[in-house]
Amino acid sequence: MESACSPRVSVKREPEDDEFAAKKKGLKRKRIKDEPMEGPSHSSATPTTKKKTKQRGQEEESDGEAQKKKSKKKTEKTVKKEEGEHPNSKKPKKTKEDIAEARLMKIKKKEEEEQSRWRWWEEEKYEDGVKWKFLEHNGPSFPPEYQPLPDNVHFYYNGKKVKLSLAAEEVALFFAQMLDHDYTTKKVFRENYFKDWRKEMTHEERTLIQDLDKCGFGEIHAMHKAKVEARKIMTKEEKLVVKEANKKMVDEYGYCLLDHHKERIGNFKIEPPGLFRGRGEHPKQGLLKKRIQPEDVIINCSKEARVPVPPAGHRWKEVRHDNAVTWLASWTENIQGSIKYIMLNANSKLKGEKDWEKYEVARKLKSCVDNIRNQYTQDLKSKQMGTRQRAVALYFIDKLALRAGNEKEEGETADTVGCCSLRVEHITLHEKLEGNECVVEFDFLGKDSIRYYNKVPVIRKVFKNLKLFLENKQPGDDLFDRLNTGMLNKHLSSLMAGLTAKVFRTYNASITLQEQLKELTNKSDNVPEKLLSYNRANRAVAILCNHQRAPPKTFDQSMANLQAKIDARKEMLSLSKTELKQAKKEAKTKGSSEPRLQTLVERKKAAVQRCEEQLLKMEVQATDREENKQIALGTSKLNYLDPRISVAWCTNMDVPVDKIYNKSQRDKFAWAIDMTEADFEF
DNA sequence: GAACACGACTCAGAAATTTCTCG
DNA sequence: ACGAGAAATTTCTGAGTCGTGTT
Repeated sequence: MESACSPRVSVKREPEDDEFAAKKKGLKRKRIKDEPMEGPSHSSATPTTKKKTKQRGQEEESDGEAQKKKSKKKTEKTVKKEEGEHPNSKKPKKTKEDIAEARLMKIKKKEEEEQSRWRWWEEEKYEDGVKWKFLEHNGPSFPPEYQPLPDNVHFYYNGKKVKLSLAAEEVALFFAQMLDHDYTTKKVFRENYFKDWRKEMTHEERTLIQDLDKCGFGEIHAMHKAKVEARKIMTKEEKLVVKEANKKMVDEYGYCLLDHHKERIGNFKIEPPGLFRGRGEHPKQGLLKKRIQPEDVIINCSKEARVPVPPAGHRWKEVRHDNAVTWLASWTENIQGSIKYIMLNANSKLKGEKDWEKYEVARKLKSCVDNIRNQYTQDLKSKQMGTRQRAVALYFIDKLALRAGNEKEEGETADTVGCCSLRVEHITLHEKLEGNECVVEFDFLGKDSIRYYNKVPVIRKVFKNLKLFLENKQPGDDLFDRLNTGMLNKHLSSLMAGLTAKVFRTYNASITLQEQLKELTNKSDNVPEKLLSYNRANRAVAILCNHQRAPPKTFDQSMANLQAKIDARKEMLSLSKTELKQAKKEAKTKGSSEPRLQTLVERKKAAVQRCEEQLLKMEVQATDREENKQIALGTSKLNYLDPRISVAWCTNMDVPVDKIYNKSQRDKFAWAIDMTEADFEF
């Protein structure tokens, strides 16, 4: 199994990392320079040739990509490219050649990437529970140490300058930085903050500073704003320097070696200290999130791997070798006491395989969902109260795609609920409402304190049961007092292996997309129209899953801008139309003998057509945007919709995949893009 | 044997950053 | 060509789900 690939090989070679580390204030760990000898690394195990299966004439995968490549290449040719690199023209100005060259490089890079991609989906899966056989990485990167305030920036208490100790000053800065944020006006936030801040103060400071309202953060706040401003107006060169530094960081810490393959790490940075920003009315908002030290961090890697070197003068809390888990490092966070992990990027094998599996389970549900529905409909009449509650809960989960709703410790988190944790106060029953019978009105805060508000007509049996459940209860009582997620999931797993409450969300989301796409798209539509249909199908899912967003601050403005553009384009269209008429007339009167006039007519015709296309595109865009005002499509696209549905749709509709998936989405769904046949059905 | 704590993982929207577009 | 503003993308880290082990 093991190949020649040496386990001692560093994940990434970086010839100058020491220099960089030194520059970064000696905070970054000193890395033992290991001699990297890997060449194109890992690709050994991957077939370099493209595809095996794929006899479809239509290349679904990089349909778009290939197309783009082609067209780009064409333009290069017309621009007349030159291959030879002129070492460097001193001119900052970009010549056409430079641009062409840059494009060429981009294409080359893309191809290389494609070549080196690990096609894990073509490999055999490991035995149960084994996540990897070899894992090596450089550990997490730590945030820079606190930089004391410059001498000309002061903190004031009661109008008087006070020089704070380093620890207290750092925490003061956390607050000052957030002064423009709504958080700092909230009572809970301020109280929590002040309590935790005082813990960081010296005895003297604590004696003096008794009231947050008397604290003067003005100068610190101003300094912070100035810093942000300064970053914005950096010159190109300065920005480049920063970019380079970031790249080095990613090169060193951003990758790991997992079973001979270099994989991108999702979050390789330890979370910096700061003030806890809970969502909604979180009782712990404003508490101090402490700085994490290497001594807090557990490293996970394989026994044979080179253990990451902790920052100078430090050691790890523990180094373990557990290949039953996917994380590379972990620490316990001080606000909730929960564990945080360093894990791989979404485009990694470990994440991708799991994702694929998730959709396979959901597809399995498709084949037995009818039975399950019959079952819970029967259960609505059960003599057992618990069974009835379970049936009603399942009805909601299935019909409304509600989350399971685990119980939460009171006072530890914001008060939010899911299906099983719904309380009496969250629903209102209406015998009749707006022309419907048996309507349940839901109003509660769900995950992330996003409001769920919906008026839903339900079947009579459900309605009657709900009335029963509500009897003799207070608003704060549980609606399903005989049910919790554990019981629900236990029941579900007895109906189908791998079935839990969340599978319904995945299933209903994906099946909805598939149905909507079928319903909304016409083969004869043009691409912008097809994309509008796709977005609408996507939107139907987002609405089902209640994926909301705050309307963008600039929404009205940008809508107005777009409308203005549309109007302008309309005018232009009518203008070019008259020009076309004019030209036609001229051509006619002067006779077709004049070839110049003929071409003019052709040109005008083309202009009109182009104009019309652009106008349509904009109008479609306007519709799309308006409909999308408060809907977030991203979450469902990324987490609920089987990508194979979308890929197959693209193939069948002749829409390039990159019209619906951007680069990182294509990476994440590479498995689906590669394997999906046009006739795929969810 | 159920209640509970905990661990590991997915999913979530906001905020930050980068890229694109248009005057 | 250039820069501002908008749009798209990426990053960040909090908030869920769900299985397992412990009491």
